[in-house]
Amino acid sequence: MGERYLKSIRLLAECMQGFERLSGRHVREQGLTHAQFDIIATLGNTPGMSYKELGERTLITKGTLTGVIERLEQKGLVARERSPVDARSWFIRLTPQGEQLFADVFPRVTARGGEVFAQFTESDYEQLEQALAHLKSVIAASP
Amino acid sequence: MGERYLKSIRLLAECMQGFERLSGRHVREQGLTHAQFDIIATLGNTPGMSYKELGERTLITKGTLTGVIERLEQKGLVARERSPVDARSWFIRLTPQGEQLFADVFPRVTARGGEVFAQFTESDYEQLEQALAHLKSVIAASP
DNA sequence: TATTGTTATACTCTATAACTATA
DNA sequence: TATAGTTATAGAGTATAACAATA
Repeated sequence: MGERYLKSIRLLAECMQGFERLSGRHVREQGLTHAQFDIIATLGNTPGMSYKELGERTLITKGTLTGVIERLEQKGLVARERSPVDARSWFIRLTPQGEQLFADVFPRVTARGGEVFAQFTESDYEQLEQALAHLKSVIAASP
Repeated sequence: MGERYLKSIRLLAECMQGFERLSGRHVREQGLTHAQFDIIATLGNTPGMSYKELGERTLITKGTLTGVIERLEQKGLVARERSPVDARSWFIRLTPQGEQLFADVFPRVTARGGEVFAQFTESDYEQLEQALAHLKSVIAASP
């Protein structure tokens, strides 16, 4: 009876899965894993951030994050600098190659997305965005 | 410029991530991995299905699926029978313990969900469902 | 004392490709 | 010839807990 919302969650999961199905191939073609692309996409269009913030945004735990960042660093896609204000902390950002990859892969994934959304009208967007923003706000408000 | 839809995708991803953050703990408390819970949830409330169908629904590739199902079988949560119509194929279904776990974990996750959605009105649901169903349909229609 | 990130452990997932058995 | 699932391989992600350095 208290499961009115299950239909929404199921739809949400199916949409995400559908989108991942479409984008996954391009990600793998660039030699990136899902976790690695998650980091690249999270760092893209930002000045960079700490492990802590990256972990919170991607849901990758700190122990795992060390390894993922290490592999991205070896590939020359991210760089680390010590935080100027907290000597325990690092600041991770995309390198120029990382930016380039982001600028290359993301549009490829999203060009695909563009096709998918070709028939979306402005009104469709507004309805979807409003509904999702509302959902996000109640989820975020949950402890 | 052709990136009007990026906001929707970002919202979609943030909603999924928020929900996973809320449900993840309960899943792990039951000793299940993400992939394993994915299978249990996919088999729940169905008569069962083949590896092929499970793989299509969960995006887990066939080689991986063999191992995931094997571990669930060892835990006594799923059972396999040969398909009566195709001797190459299996029919995987939840065992009574699997059903029990599904009936136990899912509400625990979703009770959490219930709290989150407590303030959702019927109209909120309808708008979200309609928007997501539309999105799903255009994604599914994409090759 | 609490927090940021590292290391160690043990296991699971992952993609990929070659393979077996059946269709 | 094509398809359902298995096996083999090599690597990556995962949670967890104990640890270091710094706050």
